[in-house]
Amino acid sequence: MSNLINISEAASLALHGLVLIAKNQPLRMNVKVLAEELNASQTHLAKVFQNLSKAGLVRSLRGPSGGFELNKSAEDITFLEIYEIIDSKIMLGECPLGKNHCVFQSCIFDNELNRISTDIYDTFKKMKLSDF
Amino acid sequence: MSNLINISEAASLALHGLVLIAKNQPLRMNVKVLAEELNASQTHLAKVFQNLSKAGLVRSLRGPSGGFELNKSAEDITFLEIYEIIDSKIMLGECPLGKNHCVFQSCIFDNELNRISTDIYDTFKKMKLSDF
DNA sequence: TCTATTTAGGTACTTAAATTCCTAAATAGA
DNA sequence: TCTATTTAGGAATTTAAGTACCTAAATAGA
Ligand code: FES
Ligand code: FES
Repeated sequence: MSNLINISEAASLALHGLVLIAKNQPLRMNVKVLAEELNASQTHLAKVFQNLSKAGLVRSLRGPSGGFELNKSAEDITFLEIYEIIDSKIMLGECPLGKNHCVFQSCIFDNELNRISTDIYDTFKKMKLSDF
Repeated sequence: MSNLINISEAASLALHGLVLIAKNQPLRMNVKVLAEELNASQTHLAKVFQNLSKAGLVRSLRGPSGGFELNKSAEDITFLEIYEIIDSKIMLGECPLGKNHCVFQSCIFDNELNRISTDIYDTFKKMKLSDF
């Protein structure tokens, strides 16, 4: 059972966690609660949110009653942005595998997978935290 | 730089190698030549072809002048079949991440990524070795 | 001011997948 | 029959992701 679309556990945690936070606004949520709700590893989630915080997507507050909250409007946070912070920057190019050198003149995927990669990219770009 | 579509190096080797073999018919090709042409790891390619052979896609012959050749018509070998042998069976379902339990009632990807997964699936199914 | 809570960040551990290494078995050709 | 070539298959290694652990820093509230 394999996934055709590449989304790491970490990116999934970021996406799910941020949706929860967006829905829960204006209240903050802390890692413990988030992990419980998502039924996920607390430490992993903490690491992921540490990165989201460093990237400026969320604001963090330490201490009792601390936690995470959005650092900009839910309308302005796309799935694409989240994905690229946690996994990595998406490169759309000639070959969906990112191969520069291939025995074949033109990519054996004949642009079909490029079309689809672009589709995913655009879809991620359209999806916002405010959709929930 | 991350790939949106999940295709392992092994699956890529299988795809590229089989296309070469298909184009080279009716001559056999051995691992050494294939690896050189593809500029790829010889041992990895050998493993991949061992699996393709076990799965019945190719026929192997040992010894001098041995190598691999297709075990059925190039028209009857789809990219999907190759992909599923090397990576694994594709499951199209509710959630593109294959999550059974999610905090949210409906998958946060709202069927968009399912549409795309199905698109990839159908595209892989359409692409055949005889296209080259 | 002190204490409990909570994030930050570094290091270490675990696990699964990808890749390599090594030896055995098959076979064509001398 | 012998040798060189080539695939088969298992074991070992490497790599990357995920996960845990520990200490420090911040801060709210008693
Ligand atoms: S160039 Fe895209 S697969 Fe070879
Ligand atoms: S159910 Fe698909 S992502 Fe949560």
